[in-house]
Amino acid sequence: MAVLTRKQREVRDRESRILDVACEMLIEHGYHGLSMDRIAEVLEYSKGTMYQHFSCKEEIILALANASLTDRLALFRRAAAFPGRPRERIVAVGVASEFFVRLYPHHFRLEQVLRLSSVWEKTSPERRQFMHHCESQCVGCVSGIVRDAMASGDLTLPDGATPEQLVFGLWSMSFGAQTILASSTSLVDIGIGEPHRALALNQARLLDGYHWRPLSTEFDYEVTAERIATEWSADETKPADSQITSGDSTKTILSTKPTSASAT
Amino acid sequence: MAVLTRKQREVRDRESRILDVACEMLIEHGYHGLSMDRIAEVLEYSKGTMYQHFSCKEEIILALANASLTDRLALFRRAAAFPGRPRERIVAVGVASEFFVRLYPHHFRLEQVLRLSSVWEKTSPERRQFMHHCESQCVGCVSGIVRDAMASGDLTLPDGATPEQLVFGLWSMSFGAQTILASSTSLVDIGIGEPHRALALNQARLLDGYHWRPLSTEFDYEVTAERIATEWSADETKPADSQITSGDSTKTILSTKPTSASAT
DNA sequence: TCATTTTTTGACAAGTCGTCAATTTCAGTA
DNA sequence: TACTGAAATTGACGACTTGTCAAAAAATGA
Repeated sequence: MAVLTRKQREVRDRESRILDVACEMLIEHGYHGLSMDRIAEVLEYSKGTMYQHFSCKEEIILALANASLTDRLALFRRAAAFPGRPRERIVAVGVASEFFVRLYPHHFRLEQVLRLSSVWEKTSPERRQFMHHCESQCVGCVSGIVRDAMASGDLTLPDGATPEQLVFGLWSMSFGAQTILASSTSLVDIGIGEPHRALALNQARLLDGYHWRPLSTEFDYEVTAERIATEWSADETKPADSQITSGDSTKTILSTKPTSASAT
Repeated sequence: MAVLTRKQREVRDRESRILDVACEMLIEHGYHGLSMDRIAEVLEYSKGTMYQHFSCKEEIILALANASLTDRLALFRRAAAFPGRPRERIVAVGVASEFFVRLYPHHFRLEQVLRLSSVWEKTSPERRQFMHHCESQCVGCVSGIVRDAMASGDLTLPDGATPEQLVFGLWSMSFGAQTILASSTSLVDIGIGEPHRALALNQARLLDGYHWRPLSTEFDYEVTAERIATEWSADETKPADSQITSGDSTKTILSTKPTSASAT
């Protein structure tokens, strides 16, 4: 038994196969379409074996979410390390966010399910904590940029305001927009043609409202965003890969700049 | 049979009782705690009778959401009619939003469930359309204020930007904040102490970013907000009523300014 | 009073999730 | 190679869903 016995490797592989199948089911048939029986059937194992990996259905969902969140954190960290003025780094985070959505088109649906208290409560403390960890690390990542901006004099927060408050503004706007986007078919009817652009624009306006220099009226951040996007896209070995996450495409993004995301 | 037979009235009453019980169950035990059998049991009717009112569980949830949304629209309309400069009217909408959250603390949990495609798809087109109606009316209500501001010269949108885009910014930020708030227990850990204030502040900053005059640095909108809040609170006959919606408290808010919300 | 229509009922089918005793497979030893 | 004790796997099972529908009960009208 060098490091892992054959058996252990087998179990490990099975776990990831369970997640793959579960992910596909969730994407294809939504929350109600995810059934332990059906996963077992597809993988040709008995249901009992499934429960040896995950104590309940909800654990699978949280495991899937945690997988995406790990990658998001990596993307955010990479963005935060972007060389440039703080506000450009924030733009990089925005690009990271967009990348994330493209990499995991299903993520927000997962998170939506998870935020239902009756689902959340069934999950294990360990996995819950890991999710919180990712979340607060992401916030910390961005608030770090805010602090840098304050240190360099680009930004002065009003009395009583904290960097985290500003980050909460970006976060809630982004989260809200993505959730609405993922679940609403008829935004166009309402008059919102390009929601993604609208989001980016509104984020910029929010920062302008905080007088974060250089303002979006003084500097063309769309150019920056595009530059970052092309730069990052070039890193991907297979840019035209299937949109639906298949474990591999994840690795391509991640491997470009390994950031130790040790946790839990 | 003057207008409604006794029987018809009886059925009508039962429908609202079903909704009452369902609402309580949802608040108390979450989505999974809502069961048709249990509703029937509580009301001492058979399950079959439940299905004569609502074709499925999801319809009940959507009916509950539509009830809240009707009231929200009324609140928004009232806010939009606030006498003052457009940006003050936007502040009034913000206050309306807060009122709404206080009146229906459970609403965002409902909406979260509804936005799950697998739930949404089971609902009837009629109710779906009604919800869309409320949604677009709310957006229209606010974008109307934006247009007024443009007409009066208080606001000039950048090229290519539409009033709806701005509204989308407010909407997504508010929706995101409320959803995060309703589902996350540990925002304080992350560093966001007063999320409600943070939301209001960020909304103001967003509008500042659009240069919507008077800016929040030139005019104290918090005073305006407080004035509106006290004014509205005074209208309520029973301000210290139970927070949990019980049909009655709704009416008190609504009756202050009847706005015909005909639809479907 | 009785026939017709409407409403109500609850047993039922089909589907969940999670458990656990019994079986099979595996790993180390003689 | 044969055997034995530990570990993994199985699938029938209980308890719970939702939604249906023939039959029973109630309401209506003549």
